[in-house]
Amino acid sequence: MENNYSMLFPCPPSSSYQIPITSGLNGQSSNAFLGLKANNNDQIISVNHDHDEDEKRDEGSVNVVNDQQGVKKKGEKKAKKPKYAFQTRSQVDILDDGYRWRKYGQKAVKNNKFPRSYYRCTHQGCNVKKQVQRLTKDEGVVVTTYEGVHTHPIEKTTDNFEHILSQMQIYTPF
DNA sequence: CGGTTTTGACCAGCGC
DNA sequence: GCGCTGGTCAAAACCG
Repeated sequence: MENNYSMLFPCPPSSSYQIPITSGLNGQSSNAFLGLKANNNDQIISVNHDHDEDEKRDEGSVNVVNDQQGVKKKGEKKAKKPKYAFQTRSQVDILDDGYRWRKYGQKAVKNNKFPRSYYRCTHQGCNVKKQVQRLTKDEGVVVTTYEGVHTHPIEKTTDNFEHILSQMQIYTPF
């Protein structure tokens, strides 16, 4: 039970997504990170595994003048991609998970005074998207929804990741 | 200067 | 069909 966090970020099993949180978190052991889950600060609120094949949206090029974007397979019924949503109690809504994200949109959702941000993984061929949203009821809770699976290994060191983790521990009341 | 964010417009799905 | 809502585009602004 070293890295239960890997289940939160869908990734190919071959990429051996391991977050070696050894130390650095103010001298605490690696179990300090797992305390986040144990304290029920992070929880997967909805995971819908759609058996439908998530077709590649062919968004490799950025200058694509897509005439029809949502209409791709008329015979199919709206092929939904698997989404992995979980919420985190944190003051920072940019939870850096090691991948590089580019923001491509922001919309205000109803029943929520906080806008929702849309991010896309900046990697050629990797169409992973995520959206972060903050609850209007409890602004300390950030809901992050991942969509898709990364087809490439992690791009950054875990230094920054640990940094964010330490921030999360600072702001968590536990 | 190149990559990223911002922000309004555009589009599709859905309910009425 | 119309309006609302959510998701994306894309051009300009921003930033290192």
